[in-house]
Amino acid sequence: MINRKRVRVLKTGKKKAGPVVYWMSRDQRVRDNWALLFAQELALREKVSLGVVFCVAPKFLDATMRHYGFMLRGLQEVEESLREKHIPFSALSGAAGVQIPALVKRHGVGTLITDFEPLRIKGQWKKAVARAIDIPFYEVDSRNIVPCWIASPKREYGAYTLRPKIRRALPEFLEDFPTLQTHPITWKGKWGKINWSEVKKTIRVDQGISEVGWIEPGENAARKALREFIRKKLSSYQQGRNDPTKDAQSNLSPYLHFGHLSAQRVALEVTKGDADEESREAFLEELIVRRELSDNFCFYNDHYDSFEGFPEWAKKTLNDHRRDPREYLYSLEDFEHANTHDQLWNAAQREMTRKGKMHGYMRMYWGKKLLEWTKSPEEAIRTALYLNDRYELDGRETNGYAGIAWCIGGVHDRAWPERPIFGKIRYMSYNGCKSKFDVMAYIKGNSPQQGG
DNA sequence: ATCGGCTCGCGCAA
DNA sequence: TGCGCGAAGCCGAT
Repeated sequence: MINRKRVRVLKTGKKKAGPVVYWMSRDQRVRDNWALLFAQELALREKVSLGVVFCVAPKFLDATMRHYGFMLRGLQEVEESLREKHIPFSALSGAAGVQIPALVKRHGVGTLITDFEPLRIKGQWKKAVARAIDIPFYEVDSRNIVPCWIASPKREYGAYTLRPKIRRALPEFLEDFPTLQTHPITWKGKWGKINWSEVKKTIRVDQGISEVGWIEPGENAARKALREFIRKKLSSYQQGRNDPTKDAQSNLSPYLHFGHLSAQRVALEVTKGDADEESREAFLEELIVRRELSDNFCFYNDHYDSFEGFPEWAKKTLNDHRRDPREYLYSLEDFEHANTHDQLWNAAQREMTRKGKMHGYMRMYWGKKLLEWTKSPEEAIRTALYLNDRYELDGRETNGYAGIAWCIGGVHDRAWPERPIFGKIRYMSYNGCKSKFDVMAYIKGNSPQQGG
């Protein structure tokens, strides 16, 4: 039986005799998915059929065709994998708050399950759905190893306050996944085949930002990338992870963002392996503590993407320096087209727009400079969010919001010596980068001539 | 190359 | 109430 601490009631409702449906949204995979496993557990207990549905929104924040293309190809794989398990899958187009209740009514659904996500839009969708239905409605935390609401009951101050709580809870939650069974009860009634090209037509996003070629979407590709990372790169992770000229990071974040890969699966495989101990520890710290801290930040902070969400000391010090003169000021277009005086920053921006994934260390430098070169912290956040959500495959995610808040607003950080514009927010410099890695090599690798 | 000081506030020990 | 210490740093002194 699946640990009930992973499950929360969104609506008590009144159980009906009908099938169980899992409304998939954040965790777009068939294997290692606690929400799907929970849905099947309930369906088997009630001896009813099981279906999965995804609602494709016409647009989502600043997402482009780059993201929709990646997502839709992943969902086609989900459809195939579910078919093998005799579980029907449906992709609806439009507003989840309308489409999901309509589906519940159409099929006489008995119980509805969804996966956990703390961001505002999913929160609104959940509310609308809960209002419109009268059956039990549950959410399952399929993203975090320790369920977000169990790990901590409040907004954590830093990694060091969450870390011991996670550590204490891991023996209970870092467990093997049961296998999804071929579902023994056949779905009755009509459940039409998905016409993917029709689904594509309902999308209203920027078609100009194209898909990227270096990464393949889907669960199978994700598993393969995980195996490769563990075999070839993990042992040098500790040494090389903060050097953007080395290929030492996992590049798994797009998979983790779209849910093609479960962080718990990654943790299990990394723990099992015999890679260098220090590297494993460093990687697991990022994968578990830092990642789950991001969900904690967004879950317990309505202002996760604005100035109001910063800690008091940071708001005060940024306010004290609002009127400081800025030596460089750039427009959104300057930033977007990598037209600043700083070739290192421009290289990072180009890495983002071309590849859909900037190196982790450069993301910090990139964010710090947005604070330095815009006229207010608010404009810095707006710019950072727009670019991050528009270009990064792993954008529109709690990690991104927490990361930007760390750069600009001192979230999960401490005060540092006061200086212009930044106040007591941690500063980062070109010279600092120069002392840590080969800046020129990174610039060369992302030069304007280098192309896509 | 390495070191100390810079600085805030949480959590825990007492 | 005091104390230790924290995601990735910077800077100047040695």
